[in-house]
Amino acid sequence: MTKVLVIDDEAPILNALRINLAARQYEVSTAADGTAGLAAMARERPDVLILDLGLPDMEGTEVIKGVRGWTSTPIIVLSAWGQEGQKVAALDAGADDYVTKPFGMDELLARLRAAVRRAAPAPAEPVVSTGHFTVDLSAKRVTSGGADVRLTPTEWQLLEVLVRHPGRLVTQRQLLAEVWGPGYQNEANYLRVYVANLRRKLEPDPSRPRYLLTETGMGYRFRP
Amino acid sequence: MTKVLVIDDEAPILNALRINLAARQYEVSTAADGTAGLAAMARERPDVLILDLGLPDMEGTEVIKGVRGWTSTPIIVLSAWGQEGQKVAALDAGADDYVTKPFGMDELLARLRAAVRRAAPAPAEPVVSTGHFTVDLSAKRVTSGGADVRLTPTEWQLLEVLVRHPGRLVTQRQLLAEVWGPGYQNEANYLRVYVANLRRKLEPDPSRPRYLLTETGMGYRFRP
DNA sequence: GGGTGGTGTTAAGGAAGCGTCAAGACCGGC
DNA sequence: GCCGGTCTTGACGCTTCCTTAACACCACCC
Repeated sequence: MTKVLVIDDEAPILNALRINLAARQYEVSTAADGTAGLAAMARERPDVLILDLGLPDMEGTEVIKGVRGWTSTPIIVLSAWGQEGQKVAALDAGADDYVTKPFGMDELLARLRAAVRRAAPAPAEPVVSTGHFTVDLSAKRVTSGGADVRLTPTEWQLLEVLVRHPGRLVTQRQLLAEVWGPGYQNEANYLRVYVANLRRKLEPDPSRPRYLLTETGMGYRFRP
Repeated sequence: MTKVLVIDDEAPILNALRINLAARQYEVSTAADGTAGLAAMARERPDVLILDLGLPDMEGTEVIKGVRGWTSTPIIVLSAWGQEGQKVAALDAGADDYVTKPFGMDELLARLRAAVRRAAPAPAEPVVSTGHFTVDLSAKRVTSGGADVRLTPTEWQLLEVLVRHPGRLVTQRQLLAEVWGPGYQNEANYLRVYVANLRRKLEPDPSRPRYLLTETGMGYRFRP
């Protein structure tokens, strides 16, 4: 039975979620603010967390960081419309998906199922290949044309983050946070330097990237 | 059987709707003012709400906000001719569509069917497809005819807002607030430029949009 | 038929973001 | 203490994107 924790301070939403989730055979627990939510998170060990961003006692991103400090349980964020900044910050902080209020129960349930499904086994192929190079995530090795490619630790971490999300756009903030740490989310310089390094070592034509693509203003994308 | 709640204070309209809807096998309940309407909404749990804006006891937007506090049941608004401001305000408050009085019963029935159809099958995966292009919301990726389509950050945000409300009329104010921020709600110029950009990149015939539709004076609508 | 409001289209200037290079700081091993 | 590799930092030119304005177009109404 899938366990869901809902953190929300609005009673009507809390009730609607409790009723609808229980009717679908989810095991539901609730909390009305961030402090109680973090405590419930540690106590209940739910399979997925539904988190409202508009909590009375702390920022939504603080709750997310508190959760992400020790578990990768999927987090679905509820946000009021127009809170573009909050939404982006929440996703950067580690949320998995978001739903804008007011939301349809069907939509939320669908995203819930998707989040649980994604979190389940994660078969994670340890070796990813392109036409020009191969990345072995478990052995931490990269080969190109049969020969090993030497990467520095930072280069490897950056490549690993990109390769673990094939085809997906990874934001600059996310890359910086994962490779350099949460305090470096504005040092876009680093990304430019190290993406250039990776391209020089991996791309057949570094000035015309085929695999490590730039999405101007947003981030980078690894195309297998 | 689809349940419809009609909130209207004019007896002739109420009767006409009751007769026509019942004849099409809808289950109809009615209320004559906002207070009774909100109570009926909670009691009956209809699949769709038809709401007249000219109620005696409260503003139409108040009713909409009351409903939107806990459910996203589709709302179709009836407004008298010339009440442009009320219509926009209603859509901003969360209504899904509107019909101007005097209206043809066929038109209302068509919009009713469309609203019910959209609400039923939830957007299961964060991937939305049309006949000509596919939008992957989680990977931030758009493909058309097998090839990737490159979007700028602003183009992407605008498309995302529209695609996340498929079939629904999204007002200019809401689009501007979500993409550019709350301070830009009068810069309708931006919308014209960027909607044109999206159409040029996504529509098979940009001068005759099939998916990104203009609702003159109101806003835009994404038709899947 | 001419005015009016809303929309579509286009282009140009300036702002912001990106790729590149190189010099200096830092840190390990020897 | 020296040395090689690695990371940080800054500067420059180039590309992309955003903003803004001007104009054409269309539907509608007087």
